[in-house]
Amino acid sequence: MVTKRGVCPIEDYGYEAIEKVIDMIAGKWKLRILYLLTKYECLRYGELKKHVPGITHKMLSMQLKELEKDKLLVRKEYPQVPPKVEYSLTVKGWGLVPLYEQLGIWVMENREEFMGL
Amino acid sequence: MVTKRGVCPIEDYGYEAIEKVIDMIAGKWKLRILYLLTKYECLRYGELKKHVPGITHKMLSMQLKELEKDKLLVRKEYPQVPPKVEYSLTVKGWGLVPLYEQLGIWVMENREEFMGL
DNA sequence: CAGTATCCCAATAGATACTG
DNA sequence: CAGTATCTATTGGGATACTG
Repeated sequence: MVTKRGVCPIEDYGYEAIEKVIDMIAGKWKLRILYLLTKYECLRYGELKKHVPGITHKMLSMQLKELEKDKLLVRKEYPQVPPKVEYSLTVKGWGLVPLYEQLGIWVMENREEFMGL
Repeated sequence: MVTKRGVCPIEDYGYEAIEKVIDMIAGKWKLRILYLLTKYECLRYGELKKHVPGITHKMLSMQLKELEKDKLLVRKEYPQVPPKVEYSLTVKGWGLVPLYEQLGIWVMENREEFMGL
């Protein structure tokens, strides 16, 4: 039953663009990584691993590489031994915050669905 | 380089809730299906299949079942031969429109990234 | 410390055939 | 028309070992 109308802008940008955005932010790990970086602003590889319980070495490595490729975060390597690498968000990455906020709003609107988790 | 601050609400709802939302809307097909229903409001199974080029019978069937289970759309079956089934969005499904709008805004903010598609 | 490489198993999705 | 069942090819992700 349709009870509410709305304007959906997907067509203006094409499916491919939207799907690419979904790919960038979807997934169990990317969301967590991006969120941690909005919170702590700058984290080392090992710190990220500690803060994302359950993620494997391989997955963290792959996800970070993808996020870097998508220009959502930057990787800063310090040329020293032992190596030190820091990750932080780009402006583009920070731009996702309103999207996450909207996500939160929708969760609140349907909170009874999510209480049982 | 961090140049912009923002407040990220993920922690207020817990990762699980947000991940469940992502699961609900992510994926190559769900977004298309939901979008078509915001546009046409009510579509039969075969009409959906026509409007989502490339989707297989099996996938459309599975995705619709999941979307129905997540209460994003409703399935209305007419008891006749040959069978007729119509799909339309629920209020909860329509509630996703602002989320898609925010997605579109972010695409526009980074449009140079998405032009080459 | 911060990765990469390899192997292997489980889950996913496509094609096809069948049904009320 | 609108599905379900089955079989199979491909992929994704975990565990482990190795490297600068």
